[in-house]
Amino acid sequence: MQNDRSRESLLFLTDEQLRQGIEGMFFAYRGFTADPDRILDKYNYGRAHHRALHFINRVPGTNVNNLLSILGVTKQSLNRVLRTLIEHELVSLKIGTKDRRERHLYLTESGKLLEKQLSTAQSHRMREAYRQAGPDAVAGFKQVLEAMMDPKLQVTYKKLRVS
Amino acid sequence: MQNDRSRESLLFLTDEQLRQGIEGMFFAYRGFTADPDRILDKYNYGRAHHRALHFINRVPGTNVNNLLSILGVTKQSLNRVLRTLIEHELVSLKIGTKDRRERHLYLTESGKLLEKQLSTAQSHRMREAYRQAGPDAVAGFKQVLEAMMDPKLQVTYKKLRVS
DNA sequence: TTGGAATGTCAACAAGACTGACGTAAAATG
DNA sequence: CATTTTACGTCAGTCTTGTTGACATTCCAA
Repeated sequence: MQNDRSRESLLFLTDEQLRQGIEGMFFAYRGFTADPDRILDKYNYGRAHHRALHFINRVPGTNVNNLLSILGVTKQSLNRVLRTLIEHELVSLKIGTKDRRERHLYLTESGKLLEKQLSTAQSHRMREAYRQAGPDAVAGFKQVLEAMMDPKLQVTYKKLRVS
Repeated sequence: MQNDRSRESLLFLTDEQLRQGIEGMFFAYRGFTADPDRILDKYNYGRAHHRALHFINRVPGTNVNNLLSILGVTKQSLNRVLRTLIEHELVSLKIGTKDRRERHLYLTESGKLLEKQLSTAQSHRMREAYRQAGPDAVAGFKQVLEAMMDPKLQVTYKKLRVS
């Protein structure tokens, strides 16, 4: 006779379970982006600007190529976003000292302010979700997320963790 | 002196933990959509088509308004997508018998085929991630996802579960 | 019968992704 | 020293997916 444990092991990979995971990701991602989106709207920025601000804040002094590999877009696409952020003085450029072809990116004071505003809004929802679910659920959440990434992005993700 | 448990409780809401969650969602969502995207590309469809196919399959006979509330886009946006799917005979319309203004949506046989192809690809990655992380992690994953949704979408999500 | 709801359609537009081509500057290499 | 490669920028054009606004049709319900 089966115990609860083995029954769970057999059931947790059913199509229904997988479908719930898929729909969960879809609906949760909407929630995940909703709060920053509202703030971005006010300044006429989009998610692309948010992502750039986030990772420039995360890796100050990164060059454009490194940022491209994190974001997974083309340089033309990123360039459009960076240009407006630099024009609006949220991001500043420093030409590399060792390799002067490289542009190193930094947030200005106002860039840091907006980034803080966005990450605070996003973290607030994340914190509430974490609090509701509890530490064990959060550990599981992260495990599944990490396992779902492309191997290359998994490496990128882990590098950010230790840097 | 603190034990591991209480230290964990204090640590799991740190800024660093929240940031990891944010970046995890970002990178995982890329993985989540990568496989279906490759298939969609071959047929010149996009994610919007995938989402429509997914939820029409999930709720056969749904009307347009219901689909709109699930997808969270405007009817004009959905209409464009539906038009191409109907033209290509992946989706069929049935005018409502009770209320003839309503159009009920169904997948045709070829629609079901494409949907199956897409969901198989997406489920495959999800299954692997679930398998790697294990049942407890999966339970936590779902708890956090659900807590991250907007309340209205949480209701929508749960309705899909029982329907 | 009139009002409102559900749907469709047309037009215009914007963000954000893409490709391709070309230019410039500078490092690296032969 | 000359050439190639790298890093970056820019211009032009396209696509998908989202938006608003305006208007027509159909038909249920008060």
